Amino acid sequence: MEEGKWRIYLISEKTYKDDEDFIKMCPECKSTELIKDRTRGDTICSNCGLVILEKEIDQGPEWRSFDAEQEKRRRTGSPMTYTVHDKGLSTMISWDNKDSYGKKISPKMKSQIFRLRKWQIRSRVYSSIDRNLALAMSELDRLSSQLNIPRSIKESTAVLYRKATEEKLIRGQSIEAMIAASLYCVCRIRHVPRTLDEIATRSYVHKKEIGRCYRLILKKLNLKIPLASPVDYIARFTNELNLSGKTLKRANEIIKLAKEHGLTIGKDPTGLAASCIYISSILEGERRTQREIAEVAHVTEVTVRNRYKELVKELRIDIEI
DNA sequence: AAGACGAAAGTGGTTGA
DNA sequence: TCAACAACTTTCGTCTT
Repeated sequence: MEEGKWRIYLISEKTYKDDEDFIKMCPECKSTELIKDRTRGDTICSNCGLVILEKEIDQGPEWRSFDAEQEKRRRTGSPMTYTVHDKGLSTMISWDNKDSYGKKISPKMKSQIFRLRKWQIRSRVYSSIDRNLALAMSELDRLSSQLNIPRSIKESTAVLYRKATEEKLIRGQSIEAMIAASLYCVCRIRHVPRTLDEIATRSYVHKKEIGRCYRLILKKLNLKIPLASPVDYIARFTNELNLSGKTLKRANEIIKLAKEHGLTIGKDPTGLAASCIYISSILEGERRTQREIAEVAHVTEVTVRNRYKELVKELRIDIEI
């Protein structure tokens, strides 16, 4: 990202947690026209292009107690997380009779450790469910780091996968496919635009398989998932193309207009987003080539072309090439 | 030379009998 | 289950800047 074009405004974690929606106005130019980039969880001012970061910067355990529930939290140990199969709470007892310094332990300790080991094996950590979860979580880790998935999405995916496990949906399905499908579900629900294609290319399983699992989860868990909207993609693509907030805003206006004219029905949302950005980039004097835009949107130039021709014609946008 | 354009044939997914 | 179908892709020759 270029210096000067994108300025960044950090909001402290505390302020953010007090009221999630407190950012209503740009802290610099006082404009209220803010656009959410849900990919990264940032807010961008469409007037001056200021990026208002809402991300937690420090993810370590540094909490203060505000109520009884939080009082229980201590500043020791790692935070509890759903992305580790045992929520990060378990302790492993190793097989060799050595202490943590590598010294041999006394015979008395030995018998005690022996008993502990027995219980560890009997405990859930070794059950098939947890072996499954452990595998699933490492796959989730791999996928989400490749796709730049925010931590909160990863956590939600882990929760969803657990739910799916409880509902006995996993049996007969591959773990990889189910994890990919859960991830896709959460991305859709949270408006974090990741296409099924993007997930599929980084997964070991075929797109078809993931799609099947996705539908299975939807059906069995009764999830309501909003339709993929081009709006979700526009923020992400303009960002990747280093376009200004003005262009982003213009593109959003175009897509809104297109929706009102019924031009969006049955069309690929990524292609639509791409064409809106193309038009908007020309109008705002930050032209990008069809190829550049097609590339970030994962569609072909032809699709960008067809969509944009259609939009220009139907919406009567004056555009000089 | 790069970008834009459009035609034509091919592909994968949905729909409806 | 199969064919029809719309949207999208691939490919390629031509035009424009």
